Amino acid sequence: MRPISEEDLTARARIRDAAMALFAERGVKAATIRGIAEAAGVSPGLVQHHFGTKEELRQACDEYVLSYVREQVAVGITGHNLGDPEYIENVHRSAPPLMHYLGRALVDGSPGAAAMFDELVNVTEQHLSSDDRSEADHRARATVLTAMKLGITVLHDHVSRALGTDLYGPQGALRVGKAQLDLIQPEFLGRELFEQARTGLEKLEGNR
Amino acid sequence: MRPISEEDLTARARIRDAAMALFAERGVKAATIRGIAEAAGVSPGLVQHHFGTKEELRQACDEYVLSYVREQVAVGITGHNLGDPEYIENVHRSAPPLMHYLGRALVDGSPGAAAMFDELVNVTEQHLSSDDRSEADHRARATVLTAMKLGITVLHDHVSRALGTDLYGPQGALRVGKAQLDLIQPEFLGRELFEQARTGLEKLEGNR
DNA sequence: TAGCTCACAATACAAACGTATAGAGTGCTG
DNA sequence: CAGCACTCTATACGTTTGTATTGTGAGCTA
Repeated sequence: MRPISEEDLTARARIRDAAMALFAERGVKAATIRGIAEAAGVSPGLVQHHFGTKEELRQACDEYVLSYVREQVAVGITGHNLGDPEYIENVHRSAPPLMHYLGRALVDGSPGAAAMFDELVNVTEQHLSSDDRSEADHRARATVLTAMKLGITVLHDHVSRALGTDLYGPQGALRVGKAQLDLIQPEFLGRELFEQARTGLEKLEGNR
Repeated sequence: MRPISEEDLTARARIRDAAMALFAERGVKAATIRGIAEAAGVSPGLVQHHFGTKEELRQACDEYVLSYVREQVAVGITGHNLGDPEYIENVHRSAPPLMHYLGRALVDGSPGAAAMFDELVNVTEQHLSSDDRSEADHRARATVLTAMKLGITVLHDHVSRALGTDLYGPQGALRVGKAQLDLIQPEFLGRELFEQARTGLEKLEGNR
């Protein structure tokens, strides 16, 4: 399946994609309707025709990203496809711009991104609690684990620069993924996820 | 030593503090000169009298934070004072607004914050390399470690909300600090730092 | 005391921005 | 073919923003 080229999309989709890219790059306040319109190849008026106000455009971006992430989590984790090369390939092609936006939304006060953060903390906490029934502070551990994981996304520009490779490129994702597995105590990642992630990374490595 | 109250500071210092708070809260672009002036209790004209342009004001904030962090790192880590209660108390009183600004600067494209990120990655990498002379990817590990650590600062609003406690309050800092020590493989923190951090946290816990 | 410097305020202005409004072009439907 | 609905552009308007300019008063100095 070929990647969908930007020109083949409807104007509405191009505007949404351009908005996500510019919101992510400069922040919601610094990105302008005129800039988004130009990037999408349309007039500023069309942006408001399709999305109303800037705030509504931002909400549309939020919903698009959140539904994407929830879908990929469902397919990948719940559906046990983390090791599937097609799944990995698909995610690596479509995810970067969405992750870029998500990282910005988290620091830009997006209610949707905050809800997703809380959601991730909750599932992680349940996960930790079911594995370890001691009276440890699972809430704090889940929170820190979530923040550390998303922190890499939020700081992806700095990570890419320090690595000398794009975090979302094949080599960057591999190195960062392996480093995460090395650094974090395996018991907190969950046996199953740990194994799937490791074999997935190894397959990815074998293909290069 | 009493905390210095905001009213006793010079107008220039009040402007800088207000700018750091508003830049941190809303981002550089969304924070306005007029808003900063009002928060500092001065006229907008005085802001430009002391700092010139908005960009120069931002640079002044950058330099202030970076020199503070470098100083505290020198006193705390290089000077082996991480376990000193007075040091801890002092940091916990003065650091929060500065950390808040640093977190924002990292995602707002501040050159100074980027330089500090690289600096931290470099010292961490040297640290890892001297402890473990294998051919492991120390650069990636150092980068990820740095990003995860700073990620908690960048996402501190979400962390505080998920925890139900302010990250920079006594309980929040304690819980997050302990969770970090639990989650990360001790060998990557360095024996010495690990011990100092643990005893420091225990002392802090004893005082509550 | 005349004059200079500096901290500070008030006003003015041009640019950029979000958005409201009006209209052009196209395709579908009765 | 008349008319409606929809996509898209162009223009205009009011607000906000950064910053330039000007003015004012206090303190220091010769």
